Amino acid sequence: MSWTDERIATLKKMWESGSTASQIADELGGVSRNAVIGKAHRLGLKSRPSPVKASESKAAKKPTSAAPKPVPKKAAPAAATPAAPVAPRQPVTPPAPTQAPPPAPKAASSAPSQPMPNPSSDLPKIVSVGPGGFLRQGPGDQQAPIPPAPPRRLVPAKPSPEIANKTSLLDLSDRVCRWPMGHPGEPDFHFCGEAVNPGFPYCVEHCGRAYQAQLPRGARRPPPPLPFGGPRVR
DNA sequence: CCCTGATTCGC
DNA sequence: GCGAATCAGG
Repeated sequence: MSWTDERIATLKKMWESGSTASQIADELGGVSRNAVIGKAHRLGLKSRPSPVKASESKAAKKPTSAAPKPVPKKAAPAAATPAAPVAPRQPVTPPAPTQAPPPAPKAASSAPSQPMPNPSSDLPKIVSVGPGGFLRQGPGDQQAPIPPAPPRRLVPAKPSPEIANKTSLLDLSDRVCRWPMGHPGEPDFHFCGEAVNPGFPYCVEHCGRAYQAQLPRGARRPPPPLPFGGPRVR
């Protein structure tokens, strides 16, 4: 397999969306996890939370009867780049997913920032995150286990006033829709915040998305295009 | 053991 | 440029 533009695009997309190299490799097919990682690095994609990165802050070696183990293999041309103030890696405070304005946390709703009009109007491209933490695509994505009993009655949840602002993680409660809007990590990531459909974690509208009727085997709509609808949901 | 990503290095 | 082999942490 070769790295076509499309495959690279998918790689980038998935990599940036947090998919693991294995998932990406699986999605692309014909390539190994290593290939994906290798390619990702060659593409200059920044490294993501790796389990192998905790080695820091400890100058403690293994003196005990063990050689300092200078260089395992290739010797790096140290003198090559003299002035390279490589930052020793700061403790970097990760940017909060939800923008938290230090002053005046939740007030001044006078900000004319669009208070999310109709959630369903911007579905075409949006990729939301389901409860499991996996990404899901708006239209026509698979839904494995058919969950709970259908709602007895759909109550017309009316726009609650408490969502004049964006509903952040901290704003979640038993009464507001927990449906994620956007991607975690993105500056505008937030939750629906609509009044929930009683008995469900989501509003009526998102209940419709979360709990979809299981279509007959034959009548299932396969997602052929799939430029990458999200990580496998197997 | 499984998983993860990082790195190396022969091709 | 590619990716298997290897490394190393969780």
